[in-house]
Amino acid sequence: MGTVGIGTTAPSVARVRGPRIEDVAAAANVSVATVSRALRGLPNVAESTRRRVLQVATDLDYSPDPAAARLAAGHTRTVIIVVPHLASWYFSTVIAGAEAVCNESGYEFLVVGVGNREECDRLLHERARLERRTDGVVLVNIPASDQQAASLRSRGVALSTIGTRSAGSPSVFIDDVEVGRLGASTLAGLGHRRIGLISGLGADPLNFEVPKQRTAGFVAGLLDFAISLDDDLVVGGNFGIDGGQEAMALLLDLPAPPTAVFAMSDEMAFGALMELNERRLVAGRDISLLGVDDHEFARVVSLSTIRQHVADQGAAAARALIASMTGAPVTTEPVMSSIELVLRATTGRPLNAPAAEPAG
Amino acid sequence: MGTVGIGTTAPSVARVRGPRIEDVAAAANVSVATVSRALRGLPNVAESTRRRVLQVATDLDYSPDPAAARLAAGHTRTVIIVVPHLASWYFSTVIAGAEAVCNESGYEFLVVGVGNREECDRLLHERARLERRTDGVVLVNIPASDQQAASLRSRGVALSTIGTRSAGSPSVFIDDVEVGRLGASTLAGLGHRRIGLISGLGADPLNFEVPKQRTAGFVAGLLDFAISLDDDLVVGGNFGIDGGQEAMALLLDLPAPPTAVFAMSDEMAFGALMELNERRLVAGRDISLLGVDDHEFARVVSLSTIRQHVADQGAAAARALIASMTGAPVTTEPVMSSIELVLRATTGRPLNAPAAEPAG
DNA sequence: CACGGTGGTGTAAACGCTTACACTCCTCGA
DNA sequence: TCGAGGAGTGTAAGCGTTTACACCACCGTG
Repeated sequence: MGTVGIGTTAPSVARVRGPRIEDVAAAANVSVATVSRALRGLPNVAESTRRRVLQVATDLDYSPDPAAARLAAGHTRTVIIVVPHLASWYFSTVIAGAEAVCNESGYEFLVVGVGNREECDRLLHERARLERRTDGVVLVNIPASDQQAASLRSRGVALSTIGTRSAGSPSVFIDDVEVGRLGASTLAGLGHRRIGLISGLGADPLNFEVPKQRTAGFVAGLLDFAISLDDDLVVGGNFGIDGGQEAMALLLDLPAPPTAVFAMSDEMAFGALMELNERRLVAGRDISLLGVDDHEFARVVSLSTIRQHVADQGAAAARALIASMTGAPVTTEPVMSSIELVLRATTGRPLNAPAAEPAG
Repeated sequence: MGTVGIGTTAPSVARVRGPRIEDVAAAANVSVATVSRALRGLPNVAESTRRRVLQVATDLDYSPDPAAARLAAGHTRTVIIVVPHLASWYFSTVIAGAEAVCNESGYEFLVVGVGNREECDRLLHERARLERRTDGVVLVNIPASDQQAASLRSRGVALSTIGTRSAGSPSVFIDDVEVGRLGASTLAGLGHRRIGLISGLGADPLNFEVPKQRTAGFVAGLLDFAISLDDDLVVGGNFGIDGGQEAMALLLDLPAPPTAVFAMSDEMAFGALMELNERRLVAGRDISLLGVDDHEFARVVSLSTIRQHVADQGAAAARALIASMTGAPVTTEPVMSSIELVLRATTGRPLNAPAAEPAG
């Protein structure tokens, strides 16, 4: 009876083979072509025939072999999402947003994580990695040169990006310079004059654009209040908790520490918060702290932050990708996702100082 | 010339078609069969031939079409991971662990999220969803009946589970009754006698086993200290932050509130912490709080917890799955992943009470 | 010297779809 | 009345691999 020894899991049972399209065709008294057309909702099938075929197909529990369909049709109905880091809140939330729309649209959803720039370039370059495996990829914070993008498209894979743009493909963004500006003006508006910046630049991130633009906006925002940025007050580090903690330590050790700090991600802000706690400083009273993201955990520690809608971004990018793959008209202008200031407990006026109005 | 109007993204550029196996064969002066064998490391290829074929293949930048290979070979070199919830820390960490080993082993890695029991049953039942799409699936906290599992296997898809077991497939676990027991004994060992339990039972989780077993262990652990559980002290709720907060509110509103609380996940513990903060209670002094997971943010709020190694579990399950698919001997005994107590700041002795020894 | 085995290779038949093209009716306008 | 055109359907040629089987040369052995 095909039993196997304990400890081995060979495919002992004879694999039952499901019905094939010709079985459906025979049972419905039509040709395979008609079955194929009927099942995929193509035109030129009489309504009565379509109903009959559908009925027979469900009776037989038929479903087409995706591999055969791909080989014959030349496309995969698969999308691949590429992220630098699978387990972080930001990326897993983007993934969740994209996954929902892909599965709903009948696309298989494949995820690949690329740790560093080298892996990333390999993925984008080697034809074995993407070509013929997917109809489209959404790149999350993965920088792709225009040339790489064009090459990909010419090899038949559509593109859609988040947090990064490449000519000719749809992309979704937040306005990162506005994020920086809002961070600066919020803190300055509370009366702070020495404002630190935890920038997330430096630990070899794949995508430099985000921190650069936020920094630019931050500087501009400060200028609106006639504050010029002290270089000592901007500290790099990785985008995670540790990066934030180290950066905050550096800031607090300054001869003249800031009275407020803007961290470019909530995770960095959490790290900063840890450092504050260790030094018995309380955020919102002794020093103000503002993050970016509205991480699900921000409310737990009452972190003030600039909210972005991460899952929405994933969904939007996926939708744009699918649209472009189906040949629908699609804008390659970046679509902007909104941001909102969320004030909680970690921000407040500086000790012994009134609020101020922007200068000029 | 096939140009299209602005705003549409039809595949305007003539798609360049890569080389096919027969091109390699021609260039290497061998048959396609030999190329196929050489490239896949099969025996019965002269070493000199193999080298030549490999050289030609790389020169031509050839890579086999996965769809064609699947159709011909009958397997997909794809694994699907199924999780109830994509964006939570636990699941995204499991996914990260599994993804790493799958990609490394050359398997494509597909993720699907199933929100509720119905979707879940559909996924496991409809042949269109898994059959012929994957060689194996890892089920994370997805309950599958033995019958469903057997049916899946008979239809050619291998299984591997995390947090759940189904006869005949490899599975990885933590010892959930030990988790409960450790939680109880830790808190009781600190001298607590009224210990609340935030159980995560109730909000229609897919998998009831985990909370049930942890509860059983908890009760047993209490008994070791001659404490019998007051039913008022166990509160259900969903496994997230809100569930924890609501549960903690209920506990604190009790006529005789607990002096310590064991939450079955760190996320619930975070919610509990929020409730404590709102009531100006400090964890570790006014009341003790212990979680489970060692979520990456546990250290941010100094949460004491029972650590489990989530990414390792994902990796182990993926490895077991791949092993079983390649016919390697594989144990279907559950493999236990270790747990460790991590004491931080949220646990301490009850106010005005000494520590105690277990009774009998 | 005949002969079975074995290592290396080639031929061609699947694999299960999609789709170009051909064909048959039917309808409708001239 | 005829022809054009369209709707509905079927035939068969791919799609690019894998692999069963046949084949050949060559070796060592009886």
